[in-house]
Amino acid sequence: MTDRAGRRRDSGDRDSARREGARRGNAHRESDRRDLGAMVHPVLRLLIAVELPILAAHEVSMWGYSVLTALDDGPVRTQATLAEAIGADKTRIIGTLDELQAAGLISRTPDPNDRRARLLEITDEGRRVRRAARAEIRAAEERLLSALTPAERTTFVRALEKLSVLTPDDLPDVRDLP
Amino acid sequence: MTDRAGRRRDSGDRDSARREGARRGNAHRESDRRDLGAMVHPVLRLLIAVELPILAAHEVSMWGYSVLTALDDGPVRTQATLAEAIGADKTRIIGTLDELQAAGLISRTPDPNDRRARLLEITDEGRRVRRAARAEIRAAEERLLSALTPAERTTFVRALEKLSVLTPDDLPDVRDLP
DNA sequence: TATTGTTATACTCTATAACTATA
DNA sequence: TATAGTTATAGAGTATAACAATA
Repeated sequence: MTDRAGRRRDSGDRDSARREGARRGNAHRESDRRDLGAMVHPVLRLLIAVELPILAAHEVSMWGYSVLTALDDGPVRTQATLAEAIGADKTRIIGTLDELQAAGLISRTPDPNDRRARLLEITDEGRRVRRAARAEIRAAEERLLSALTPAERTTFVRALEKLSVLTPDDLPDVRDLP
Repeated sequence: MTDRAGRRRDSGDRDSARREGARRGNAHRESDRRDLGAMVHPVLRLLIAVELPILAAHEVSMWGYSVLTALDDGPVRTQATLAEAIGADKTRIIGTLDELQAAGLISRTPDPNDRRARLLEITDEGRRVRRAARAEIRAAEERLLSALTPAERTTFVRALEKLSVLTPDDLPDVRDLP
C-alpha cells in the first residue's frame, strides 16, 4: 500500500502497453492474457447463440439434444444415471424426458426386473433427429474454428478434450506444480 | 431414410469403435470428437467451481470481479458502456455496482458535463482486491492447465484468445469455407 | 424527443425437499 | 429401510418494459 500512486501509474503503463500490443497483433507474454473464465465464457455464449436456432429448427431443447447424444451411445438403465452423465440433476431432466418421449424421440420402459427403474433408449426417429442436428451443429462449429490455423485447431480440440473430462478432484495441489 | 437398419448398425459399430479407441488412448479422427459445446460447457463449469470460492473469500461476486477487471484497465464514462464491455445488461449490473460502491471498491461520480452519466472508476482498494483475487485465480488456472503439455497449453490459450473475441457477425458463411 | 440510470415485473433455471411406488 | 422417479416450492438469474432525471 506504500508508494501507491507510483505503482499505480506503472501498472497503468504496463496495461496500456499490453492493450497496444494486442491491438497491433504483437506477440505478448502469456501472463498478460485474460483470465480463462473471461475467455471461455464468451466462447460458450457464442456457441449457444449459433446452435440454439439449429436445435429449435429440429424442435429439441439444449438438454434434449444432450440426452439424445448420450443415448445415441447406448441405452441407460436409470434416469439418475443419465442425468449424471450429462452433468444434470435427476429432477431437472424429467421435463426434458417427457418432451422427448412425447415427440417419439426416446422410449422409457419400466425395467421388468426392477419396476422402479426406467430403461431409456433412443428411437430410430430420435437418432435421425440427433444426427441431422449434429450435422448442422458441426457445420456451425466449422465457421468458428475457421478462425484458427489448422495446427491451432487440432491442438485446441485436443486440449479441450483433455480439459473437459477433468473434475475438481483431478486437479493437482498447487505445491505439486513444477 | 432408406436402408435404415443397415446404416444404423454400421453407425453403432463405428461409435463403439470410437469409444474403444478413446478408452485405449488411441489417436482418432477429429470428426469423432464430441460437440464443442459439450466440451466447453464442462470446462466453464470447472472454472466456476474452482474460482467461486476464491472470489467469495475476497467478498466479490463473479460479476463484481468482472467489473473490477474491466475498470482496472481504465475508467468508464457510463454504466451501459461498462455493461456491454463485460457482456452484461445495463439493468443487470446495477446491483453489482451498488455492492462494489458500498464496499469501497469502485467510485461512481456523476459526470459534471452530463449529469445523467456516472463516471466509473476503480479505487485503490478495489485494485488491491482485484489483483489479489486474480493472483489466486491464476494459480488455480495453473492447476487446470497442468493437464496440458507446454506446447498444447500455449496453442490452447492462443486459440482461446482468438475465439473469445468473435461475435456472430464475424463468422463466415458456410459456403465461404474451404 | 432522446438518453442515462433505475425500478418493477414476469419468466426461466435451478436447487431442495417432500411425496409415490417399488424393492 | 432404501431407492427410482416425480412433484412442489422457493430461490437465483435474466429479460423486458416502464419510469425519473437530465439533456
